[in-house]
Amino acid sequence: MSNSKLYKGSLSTIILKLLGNGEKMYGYEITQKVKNITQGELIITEGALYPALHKLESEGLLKVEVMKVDNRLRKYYKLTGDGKKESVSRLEELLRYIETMQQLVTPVNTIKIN
Amino acid sequence: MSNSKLYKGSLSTIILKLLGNGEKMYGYEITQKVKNITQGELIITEGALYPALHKLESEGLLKVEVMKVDNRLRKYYKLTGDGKKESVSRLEELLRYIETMQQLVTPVNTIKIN
DNA sequence: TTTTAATACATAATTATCTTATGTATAAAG
DNA sequence: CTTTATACATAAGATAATTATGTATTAAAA
Repeated sequence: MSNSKLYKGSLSTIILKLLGNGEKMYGYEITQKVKNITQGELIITEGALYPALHKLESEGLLKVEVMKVDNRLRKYYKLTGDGKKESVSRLEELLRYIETMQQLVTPVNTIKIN
Repeated sequence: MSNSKLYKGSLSTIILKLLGNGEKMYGYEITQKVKNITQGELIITEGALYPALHKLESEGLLKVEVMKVDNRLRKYYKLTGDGKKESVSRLEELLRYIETMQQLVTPVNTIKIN
């Protein structure tokens, strides 16, 4: 199913980021958005997504609003106050991690003078 | 202990990369090298490192050479033939993942025209 | 000189977070 | 009418970390 597997720990950051601009989104919508933005590179499975959403909610970072559209259930999630702060800090952490990894895997000084 | 926690799945790639230039390194040396390169940002714990090394060895990607230096044991690891190929492909995968994540978290089109 | 820190390995228990599989249900498309 | 898409959910299993220990030698510090 999924194309490139998720490095464990990055999913919650993705979710928080997508909700970061005050938008409200529902689970299925998140999976589609990630698929579109990444051109199918990253597939969020439901088995990962829903537990992650529930956890973020239980941590008080997301709040949920249930709606019925076309006789089908939708659970819209949006950031709480805490969620907004956490979204920013996890994003920073991820970007710092990416930089760190780039230092490790694409070292600047491949050329040794000696 | 550790500063920024490891995104699960990236450690084996780090190890393979560090051994990528045909160098041989021992476990403790790897922890120190990662610490130095990342300026203390990334700390590889022994509980993560040694099992990871053993796994890579059992998968045939690393081979080990035991030495005694100053009456202390050292296990030098280096890539096998398979390990070299795997090192390259995991690195590519990691870099592709980083690009994908950057698409998600630092979208180019924050400005919507409409 | 005795204790602490550094070097060097290892593993067990626990926790976190995925993947895979399965399940329910409605609506649209073939 | 059967499959695909939409929309939720959870359980079982796998994987890979963290945290906590443990052993042993050497160097540094108290």
